[in-house]
Amino acid sequence: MTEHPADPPADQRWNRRRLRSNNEWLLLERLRTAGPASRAQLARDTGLSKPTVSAALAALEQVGLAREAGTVVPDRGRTAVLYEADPTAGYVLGVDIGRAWLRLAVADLAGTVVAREDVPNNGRSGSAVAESVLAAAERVTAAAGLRRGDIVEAVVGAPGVFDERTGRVRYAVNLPGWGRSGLVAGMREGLGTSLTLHNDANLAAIGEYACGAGRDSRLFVYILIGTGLGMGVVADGELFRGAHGAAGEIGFLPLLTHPMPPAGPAPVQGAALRGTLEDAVSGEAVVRGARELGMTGPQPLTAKRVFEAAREGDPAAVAAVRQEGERLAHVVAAVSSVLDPDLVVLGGGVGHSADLLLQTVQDTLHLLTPLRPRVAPSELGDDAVLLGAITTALRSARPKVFESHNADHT
Amino acid sequence: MTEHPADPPADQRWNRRRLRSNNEWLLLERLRTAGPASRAQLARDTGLSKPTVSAALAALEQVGLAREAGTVVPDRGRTAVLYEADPTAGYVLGVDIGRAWLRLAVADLAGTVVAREDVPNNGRSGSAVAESVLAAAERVTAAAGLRRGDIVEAVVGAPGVFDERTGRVRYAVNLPGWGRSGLVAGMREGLGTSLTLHNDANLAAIGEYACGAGRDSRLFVYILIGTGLGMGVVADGELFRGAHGAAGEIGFLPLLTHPMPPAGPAPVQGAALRGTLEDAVSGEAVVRGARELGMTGPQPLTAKRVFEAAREGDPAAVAAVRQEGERLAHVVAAVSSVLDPDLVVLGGGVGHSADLLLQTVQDTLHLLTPLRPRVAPSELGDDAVLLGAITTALRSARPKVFESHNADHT
DNA sequence: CGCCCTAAGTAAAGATACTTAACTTAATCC
DNA sequence: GGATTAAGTTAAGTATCTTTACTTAGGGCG
Repeated sequence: MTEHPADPPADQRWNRRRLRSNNEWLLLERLRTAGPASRAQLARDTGLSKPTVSAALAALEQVGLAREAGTVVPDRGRTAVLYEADPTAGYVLGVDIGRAWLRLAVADLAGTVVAREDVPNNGRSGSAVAESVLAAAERVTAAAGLRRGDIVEAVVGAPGVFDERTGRVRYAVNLPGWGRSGLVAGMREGLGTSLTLHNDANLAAIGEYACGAGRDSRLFVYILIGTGLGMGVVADGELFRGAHGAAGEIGFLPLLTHPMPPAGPAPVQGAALRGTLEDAVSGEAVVRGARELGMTGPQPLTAKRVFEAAREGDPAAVAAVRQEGERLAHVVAAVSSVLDPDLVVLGGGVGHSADLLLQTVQDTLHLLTPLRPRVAPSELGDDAVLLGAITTALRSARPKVFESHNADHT
Repeated sequence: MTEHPADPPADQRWNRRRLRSNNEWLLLERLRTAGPASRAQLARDTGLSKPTVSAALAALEQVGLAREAGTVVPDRGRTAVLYEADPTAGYVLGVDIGRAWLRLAVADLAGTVVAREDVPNNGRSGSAVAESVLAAAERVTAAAGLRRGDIVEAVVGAPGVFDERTGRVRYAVNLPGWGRSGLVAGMREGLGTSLTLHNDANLAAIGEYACGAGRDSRLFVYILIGTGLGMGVVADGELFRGAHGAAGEIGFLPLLTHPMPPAGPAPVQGAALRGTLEDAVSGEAVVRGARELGMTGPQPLTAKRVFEAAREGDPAAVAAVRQEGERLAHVVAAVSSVLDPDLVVLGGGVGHSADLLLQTVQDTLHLLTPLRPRVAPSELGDDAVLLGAITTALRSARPKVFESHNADHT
């Protein structure tokens, strides 16, 4: 799980007192992002002197943040002792609350998953789901050989926009009580860790950026097409959230569903506006389109079956898939003209069949706009949200662990 | 011209050697952003000790970066000597290459405009415009009582997307030779300063953020509607550029002009796709709409005249303006669903009449989406690009001036 | 008017964490 | 086994910060 070096923990004043801990952080980040290295190598990399590196590294080792990692014999000269960031200095919990499955994983500070559990999501209400998550969290933590206190940070991904101010979820769907106010606080308490809730598409974008298709991208857009429609934007490694955390809620994009001719009398009337983009491109829309195009076959028709049929040449299914591709191209074109990404990744249930869609999307894009980003399928598939949750949790966990281990030393 | 405190100049290592200059920068930024203060006040604000503040301030004063700014008598105790960042430590040049006017201004480090000149843009080619700019730049610099070397940084705003990699302008319109490769280099040489070229809508957004309607906004979108259509996005005080600097090129937004029904056979064919959003909502579109709606009146019909007629109750003009408002609402809705801004500012020629449009835009927005940002007219009007250019120039000038004055001291 | 109080600002001493330079250690090569 | 090379340490020196104590300058009040 590669990642950019992070900034030093916030609120660090420029006092000389903090200079030491800043340098220690610098070294630790170097070790984490660029792998094991000798003291001499670290000195060259960071510009610090060798004695300083030695002293800082000794301090890091003493509090358990760094550890030896074997030796290496250079072409000439003395054998070098390698150091690495100690991945066992802390652990995080990632949770993906999907429509069908709850996925949980515990990872160490290096991002290595040390325990994982997927359970069917049978919850009929927000609180039922929250309870399942808590129970499963206990199990994975135990399976990792850890206790509650070892989990430094937990991140939960779910549909909807989480409002940090009110502590409630907005635009949540299909789950009564999920928007309730005390829910997040309840999970936080039950878990005994600092916990944050994030939009699933945003986390999937982070995941795909950190360890999937978006690795080399400067500005990267992830479109989650499944039961619903969501989008996550990662700019220079940072999630783009918008003013209220609702950036990427493209379910409300006024595209396709209420056309407006370029001239003529004002056509905007309430009646035409009921549909949303979500209804036009989500998995359900693929099924509806296939049915309207005369597709028959195994019932009930699902998006998966439509794609399978298309792969085998069923004409109606092929047409339905093509239509989906054309609509997605409109979405990509709209998003590209606003954001100018260099990569758009298609994920979620429909994204699984991105190979069938890609050609149509690209061809249509050529007709629509000169701003054409690369379009690619998801690499992480169903794990994108979970890995994004872990990545996000790690980002806040690492400075937190560093600070705590530093505080009790002084 | 208020602004956030900036980060210390880049490439500052964490060595003790740089600690001093980091603290000096910290103090200077505090003085600049929060106004004059005494040494004791600065010590409280920054967390540094009083002797450290005294020493750093003395150094800053010696190299001409800070200066005394009067005294203040507190309720009790000794009179305090106030210090401020010296605005005369450096100057910047801002240039707005508009379709009708070239606007230039020289400002000091505090952002105060000390000389300004507006000249008609008669340039028929890229090189002719560049020459006019160079000549006018000489005049404003002289008018400000300065010589070439006093200008630390120049920023030029123009339509089109400037590609830093190739040094050429893409998507430039209406100006032959403006996309030529050596043009920017030529201006840079002629001016003898470091010079950068930026998209006009982006600069207008920066300007409106720094000293206009966007001051208190976290995520702010500026839509420039005039001869063309452009957009600038400012997130947390930073311009959002996209992967190739083309973010906000909403002229290519596939909206309005090629509608696509929610279901039915694939409708995307080349023929339907010629129009662009620019043709549908720019000033020209207002005129076209008014004409099609049967408006007569003083010829040639211009956007300005349509708005004037609408203000006086001409029914065709009112309908045309309403249509424009509805279309803009679609643009705002599309952009909002992607970016989730808290404020959208309408600027440019059409934006001048935002008061006429605002109600329609807001009403239509209510029909389109639950994501409704505040929509407001531009505060800076025609000066937005120029002030944005100055703001942008100041951002790079300030650390530059700081570094140079620090280097020759050691 | 002078004493007290308060806060600004300075001086001197002490602490910290860095760098430099010289040295030691440990490996390979010949 | 000595030369060579690079890793790592030791010791001295230095820059810059903080602390503490002091001085300076103003206003209030008896």
